[in-house]
Amino acid sequence: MARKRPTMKDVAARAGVGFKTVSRVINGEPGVTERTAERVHLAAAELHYRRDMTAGNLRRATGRTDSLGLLVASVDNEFDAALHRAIEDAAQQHRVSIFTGSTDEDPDRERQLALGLLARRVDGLVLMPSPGDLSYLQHEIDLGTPIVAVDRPPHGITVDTVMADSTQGARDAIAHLIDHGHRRVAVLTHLGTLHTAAQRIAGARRRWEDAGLPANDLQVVDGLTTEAETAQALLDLLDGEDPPTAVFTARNQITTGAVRALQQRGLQREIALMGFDDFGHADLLDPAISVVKQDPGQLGHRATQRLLARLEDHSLPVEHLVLGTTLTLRQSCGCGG
Amino acid sequence: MARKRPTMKDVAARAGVGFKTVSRVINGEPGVTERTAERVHLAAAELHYRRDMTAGNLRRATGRTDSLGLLVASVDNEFDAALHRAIEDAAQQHRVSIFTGSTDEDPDRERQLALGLLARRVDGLVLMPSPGDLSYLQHEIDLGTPIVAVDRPPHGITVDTVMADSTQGARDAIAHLIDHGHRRVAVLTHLGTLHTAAQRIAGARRRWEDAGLPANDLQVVDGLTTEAETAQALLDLLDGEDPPTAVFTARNQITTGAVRALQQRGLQREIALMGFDDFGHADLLDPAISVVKQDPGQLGHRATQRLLARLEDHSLPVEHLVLGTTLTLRQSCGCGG
DNA sequence: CTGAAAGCGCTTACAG
DNA sequence: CTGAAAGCGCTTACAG
Repeated sequence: MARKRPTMKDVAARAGVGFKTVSRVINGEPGVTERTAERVHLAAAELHYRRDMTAGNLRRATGRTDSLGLLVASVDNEFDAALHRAIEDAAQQHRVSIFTGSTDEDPDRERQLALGLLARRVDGLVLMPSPGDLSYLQHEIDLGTPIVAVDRPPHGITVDTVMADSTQGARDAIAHLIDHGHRRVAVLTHLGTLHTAAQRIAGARRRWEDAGLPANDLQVVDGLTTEAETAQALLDLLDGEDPPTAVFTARNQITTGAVRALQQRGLQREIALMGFDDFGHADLLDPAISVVKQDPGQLGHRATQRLLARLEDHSLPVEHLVLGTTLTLRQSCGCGG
Repeated sequence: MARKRPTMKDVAARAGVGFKTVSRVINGEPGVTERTAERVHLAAAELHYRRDMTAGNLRRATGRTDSLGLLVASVDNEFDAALHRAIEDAAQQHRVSIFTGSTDEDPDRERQLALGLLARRVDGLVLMPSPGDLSYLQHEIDLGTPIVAVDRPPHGITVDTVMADSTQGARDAIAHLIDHGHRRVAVLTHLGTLHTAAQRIAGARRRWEDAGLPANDLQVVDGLTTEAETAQALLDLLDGEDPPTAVFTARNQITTGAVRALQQRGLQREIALMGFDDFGHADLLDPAISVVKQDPGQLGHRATQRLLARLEDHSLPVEHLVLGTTLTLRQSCGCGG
């Protein structure tokens, strides 16, 4: 049962040295005899000493805790998890640990999580911002805790952002469908208040108009939050007058919802489908699903690099990085492998 | 550029009170006039004061940091991510933040991550143990940092464990295949050094023997680490003499590897397939894949409960919790919906 | 090369 | 109801 953890003082006593010497040895600082260092290492090992970084940080000049916070929509979302892994890997090389949290796109939950991490003095925050106002975070930034937004821009704060080119990705998807003869296309998206949805709708619309096609023939349904809701929405469209011959889905969950509806009607080979964002077994489905790929690994890597860079130099100019997407043709749009 | 963060002293000065009073107000302790409290709240808001929990913890009697560590094989693995989310939710109700890390089943990386979190004085650790020796963690437990192992038992330490009943799950899978007339079955698993693989192989073998079937007709291939490797292994089996009529795959990635091989040979409707552990779009595949379901949400929830309980009472007896699995029949074993 | 003192931002234990 | 002192486990700045 819980003995007290040994401190540097305990190690010092056992090694017969001053405790500042222990500090030197533990931190690998120069200016200690090999013999002394060995005695200290031995004593530390015998006592199972583990340094307390949280205590060390308190007095430390830089004030760094070597930890950072990551807030995504949900850690068990495939895209978010891929992002998480990339951020972990980028951070680990710098020996910084990472706190994670799921906002569920809820500004209140996001606020509670963010303030909790700030109270634990993370060095910085990688944030997939909810649609809410984040101006309360501006003071934290001014006080020296940098934030970088991923996947979409935040409301109410000016920070570095790293995201995929949703507009261009949607344009590419729609262009492909048009090129393959589709003149009646459904666009299914998540909440229009989310930047990614808005951008993907905008990109689709613009490309449609550029082709001189009648606006009404691009049917946009947004606000879809679940697979079931998506499936139902598509079913309604299919059963309506002038059903679409192709569907563009703006996000994973929506893509699979659409697959469900098409399978249910047995139309998965008749109606073309193109999704935004790749997902685990897209290529195992029959037909395999064509998608606009974004690169969560790159997004996470670049966001972390930016955060770490800003930690070194807080005066860096704010940067907005937009990463390209890749049209990945499989079979669901009637043209791939 | 980074002004210094205000401290309780700064707030006290601005509110014209002693800084202990600020501490009382910030922590919601009783014994402060409403009027005084208001002045303090106002000053804190004006200065954008954020308490420093890491400093507070240093002197605090309990020594708690209200944070815990979670180490899984990889945060972007579907099962691990579901576990992660459940743990986050269970922890959040107690306002504890969570550090995460991916071991990649590598004992060295695991050690580095674990020691890093310990140095940051997490209150406890939820660990999906790598196959390596973890006895170095025994001292941490003795020193008051509880650990609970999930998904599999750890080597070298005695701790609470929470895992799914792999043996019974495998028995159920094999029993089902036998009942449906299969007399030549392949078992495909990951590294045999991993407890889950060993248990699933053992469960399968035992049930096979219980049915009085010749041991040789249950072909076990273990050590499979990637989808590609799995697909190749199954292809070899299919091309060999006496190919199996059914396949039992011990894990997600292996199941999808098997799907790939079957699709490649066009045998997905001829050869029965049963996987251990459900996965995202198992029911969207054609045929939909039958699986033995485990419940990562329950595993995570129970593990966290146990850890938090032990934090309250370090003398709790060590407990090993085994959660049941559910046979979920779809189409891939020729019998489901 | 080594160590004693002061201080980080809080909480604890105590005094008024 | 309020506050001054001591202390948590370290690092910093300084002295020998």
